[in-house]
Amino acid sequence: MGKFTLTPEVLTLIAERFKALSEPARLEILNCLRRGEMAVSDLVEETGLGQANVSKHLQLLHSMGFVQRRKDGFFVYYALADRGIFQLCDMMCGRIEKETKMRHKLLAR
Amino acid sequence: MGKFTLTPEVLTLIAERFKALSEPARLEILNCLRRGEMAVSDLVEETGLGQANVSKHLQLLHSMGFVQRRKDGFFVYYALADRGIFQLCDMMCGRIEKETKMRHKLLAR
DNA sequence: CAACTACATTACGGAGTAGGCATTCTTACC
DNA sequence: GGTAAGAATGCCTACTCCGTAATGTAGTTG
Repeated sequence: MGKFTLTPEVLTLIAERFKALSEPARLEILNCLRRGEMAVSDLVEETGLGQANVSKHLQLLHSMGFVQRRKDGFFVYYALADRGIFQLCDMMCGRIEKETKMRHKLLAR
Repeated sequence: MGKFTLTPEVLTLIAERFKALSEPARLEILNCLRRGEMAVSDLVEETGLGQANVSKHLQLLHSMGFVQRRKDGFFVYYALADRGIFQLCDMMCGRIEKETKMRHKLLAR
């Protein structure tokens, strides 16, 4: 498992990061950011969430290293820190796809 | 992003699975299962968690397709459904490693 | 069948958190 | 300085979930 031994502390670090991705609202925000960096107000409009809510989600995502901040005048622009998040999501999608296929097979009998 | 469009429903499915991995106790259980299939009582002993607790965690992991069940007499044996989970954890570890390195760089100045 | 074992399920108290609202802070422009 | 806009913070309510204890359920043994 890579260069880390899985001490309780490391498990907690990993769990924290998975938890950050365990909220549809945050995944939606990340998905919006695929198109490029966006200001908080833009994300509020896109997602339909409240401003305070979006801001708080962004703080969390930032603290976990998933997004970057850039201030410019009135606005604060957020952007994806890297594309690794979507590799994670893609793997999850692959798992879901497998599951649904298995289910169809079972139902098709 | 693969063959899925990220509808709210799909985002929820993904979030559910990340949430299943967002608990140190469950990650510890999965880590134990790397050595091979184990009975519930073995996992209780290994992890130090309560029996009911372990059982519930296993139900959740099973419903998300992360572990398999096999009954044999007294015992119920659980095993990893596949190794994909650890690819996910490895990616998270990679991210953590990057973060800590960045932090060291900043502190080293 | 009765007692026992391993596991599952339920109910419940406590901790954590999402979401909404109000407020405060920061920055830009007059 | 005063004002306005964007973003962050604090407070509150409702909800979710972890862990534990009690209870239920297959399957086994005597």
